[in-house]
Amino acid sequence: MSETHQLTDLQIAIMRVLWERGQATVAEICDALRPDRPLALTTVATLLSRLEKRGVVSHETRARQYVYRALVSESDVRRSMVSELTERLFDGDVAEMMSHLLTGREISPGDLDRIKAMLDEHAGRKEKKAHAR
Amino acid sequence: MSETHQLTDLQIAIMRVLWERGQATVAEICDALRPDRPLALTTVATLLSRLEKRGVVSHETRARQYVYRALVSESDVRRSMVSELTERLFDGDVAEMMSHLLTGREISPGDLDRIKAMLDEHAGRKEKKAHAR
DNA sequence: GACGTAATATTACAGCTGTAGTTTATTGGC
DNA sequence: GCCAATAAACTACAGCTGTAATATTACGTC
Repeated sequence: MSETHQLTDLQIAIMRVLWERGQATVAEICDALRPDRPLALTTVATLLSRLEKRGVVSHETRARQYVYRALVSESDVRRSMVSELTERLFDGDVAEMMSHLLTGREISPGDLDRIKAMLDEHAGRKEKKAHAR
Repeated sequence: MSETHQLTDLQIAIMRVLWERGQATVAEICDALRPDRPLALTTVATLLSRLEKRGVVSHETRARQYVYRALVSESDVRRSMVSELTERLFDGDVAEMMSHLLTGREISPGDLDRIKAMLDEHAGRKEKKAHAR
């Protein structure tokens, strides 16, 4: 697995619908997108064909309508895209990226706690693995 | 301040030269890039003009050569791009982004410590600020 | 002052994305 | 079996990026 999946904003918006619903027709996706971005049905259809050509989604025909579903998970995409950006901006240094996230922005104390908890959990997993060996 | 600066891989590579050196001629940039990406002088020149049109770099003429320098800092670009990606992928939830960074990947114990230290420092700053009020 | 040289400016083009109109095919109803 | 409706396929186009060839300009030298 798996060539890196770099998706644009609009592509992600479409994928998000598929991720949420599991599957959807062109019309359904179009409707789901409408509040934010009113697009013509054909526009959405074009986008989906292109995504299909890239192996990101697939469709099956049901009641003479295409029903699309995602072939890559949200995690996959997150992983590829974050990874790619970390590479580009921080030479792949994850800690550097995290530092940036911490310093550049106001993070609420609640978030800080959440992060700390995750960190501890992560450290815990690491240790357990080491002991198991 | 400042429209978000989304730069591509190559554009960042060029900017990196400018960030490192402060300023550089087309030829210098071309040379700096060559090991990784051998590009024609005109290619680099084209890229630079386009970046200039976007307000990302500027030039002055010196000894009838253009000397370019960056108009946006590496921090600016990092901030815009990370911010944009966090928005796209995690609905702007920074903690979620950090969680992803922690869980998805093997982080060395050293990095883990570095991150923890940063976190503490961050918390410390927050607290001090709160007390100062 | 003509010429070669070196630098920039102009032009070109293909591939991707967002956007959608137009054409074609399928099918359910009468 | 024909027709209207609907869905998908095809075509189109502009803007951005990577890539570079060609054209123009300006300068220093003889």
